Amino acid sequence: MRSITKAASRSLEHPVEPTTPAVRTLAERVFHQLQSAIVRGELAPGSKITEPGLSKTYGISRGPLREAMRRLEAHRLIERVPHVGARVVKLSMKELLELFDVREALESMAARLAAEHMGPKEVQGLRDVLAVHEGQSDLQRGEAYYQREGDLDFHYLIVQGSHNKMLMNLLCDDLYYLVRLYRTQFSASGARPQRAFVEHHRIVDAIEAGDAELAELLMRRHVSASRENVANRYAAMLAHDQPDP
Amino acid sequence: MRSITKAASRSLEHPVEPTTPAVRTLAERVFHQLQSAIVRGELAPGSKITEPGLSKTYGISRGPLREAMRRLEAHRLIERVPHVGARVVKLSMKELLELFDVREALESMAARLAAEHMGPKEVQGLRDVLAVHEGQSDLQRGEAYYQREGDLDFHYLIVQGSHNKMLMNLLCDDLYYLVRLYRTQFSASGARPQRAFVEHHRIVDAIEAGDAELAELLMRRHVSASRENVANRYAAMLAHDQPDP
DNA sequence: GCATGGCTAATTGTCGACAATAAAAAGAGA
DNA sequence: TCTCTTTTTATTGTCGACAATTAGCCATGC
Repeated sequence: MRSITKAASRSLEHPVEPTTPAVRTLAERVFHQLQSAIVRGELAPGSKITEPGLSKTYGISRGPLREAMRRLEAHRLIERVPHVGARVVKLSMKELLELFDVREALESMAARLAAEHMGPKEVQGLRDVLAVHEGQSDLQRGEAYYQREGDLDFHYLIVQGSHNKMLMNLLCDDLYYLVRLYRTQFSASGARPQRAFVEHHRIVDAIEAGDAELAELLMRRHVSASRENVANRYAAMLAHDQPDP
Repeated sequence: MRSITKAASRSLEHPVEPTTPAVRTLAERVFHQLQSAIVRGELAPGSKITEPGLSKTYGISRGPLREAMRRLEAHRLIERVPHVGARVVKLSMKELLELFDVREALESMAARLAAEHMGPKEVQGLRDVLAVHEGQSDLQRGEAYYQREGDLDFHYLIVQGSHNKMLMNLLCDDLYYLVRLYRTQFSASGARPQRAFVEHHRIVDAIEAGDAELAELLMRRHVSASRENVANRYAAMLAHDQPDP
């Protein structure tokens, strides 16, 4: 998709809701709007969305709206059942952990390919992202939100660096927004960002050195650690709220 | 095409054009029909498909048809550009090899999870598939077509055995039909089926023994070998047809 | 009081027609 | 004859209305 190009200047443009990403049709526009609304949590997870309702909200006919909803369904952001309706997806912890497993398999492979295929300019782009968020985390250490955003950017860039179109489609189009959605549903943070940050640096080092095997291993560990962090926090939350529901 | 069934009484549901897979709507029906037509090669790869044309062919309105086409697009079986039209996807060798890379990452993970989670009944199902196709390959050794179908069934079952819903969606819904499509576009066969067959047995052995690590390794090698086989055949074909195009 | 039946209302599925866009064809000028 | 412009035509995008199906509700019977 729209890649780096301008290396340092400012934080690279976010892939989410680009101002003009070739919105040539109504269906595309409302698709992006709905996608953003879901990821941001404006449409509550599990809430039912009705076609006449959205049609009136966005001021468009049901035709393009249905098309947008189909795309949302393909991206697993909503779930539809025929003749009944659609609801915003609500991730269970089990599904979230499954998602982490898939990411571990795919992103570790992406890191390996990135180490083999990334050019110097692309590596510099990675360094820039790390630098930008290093400054931020220096200022606001507890505020992990932007850090996590940077985390997404980081992973996003590495997938792009794999130069594997199939992989890019899967991770950046299909799963990317699910990952983002989880960030809103289970607001994850804690002390992990700092640790994740050094892991990011190690991964970039491996990629820059062209050490594919090491990059793969480090990325696998990185995603796995993130998964364990989430699982532990969830277990702790469960133990605190209700001993056994 | 629909194999097994007799071997295992309960029989696993087949993903390919099931007779009545809850076809509750016109759009779903025509979606399955189109999907089958594309995978079978009845709609030539790269050929343009037009809405009025298909609408008349299948005797439905453009509304449900567009919905079916959206789903086909999500499964990467057709490619659409706004205001221009849609064409049946045409896999390049580069993309095909990328697909193999993704499969290697995902299916090796599936094998690992399958070794950890599969029950005895499921393992027996795997054995049944192998037994059925062993008898077939005994009769018609060169005829690799059904063998390859069995190969798909085999991989399908292992993914199901992972008990990871996310993975099942990705491999069995999104990528499965692409793999099938490749079978028609590059009619692959050769001496590999026999070798693949013993590899399948080894993988089942590892799964049955609960040796997750070994199962993962063997599956990774298996997919990788398949990939190399395809790449070599393609290189040979290129060298034979045109020295340097 | 509770279950079962039919009825009503709302939502989804489907259709045909109109408008907007892009490719193809025809025509004018050099 | 070639090229650029203009027109034409076919295809896609969008809309509103109608049909089909489902869920909820109320009445009826036990």
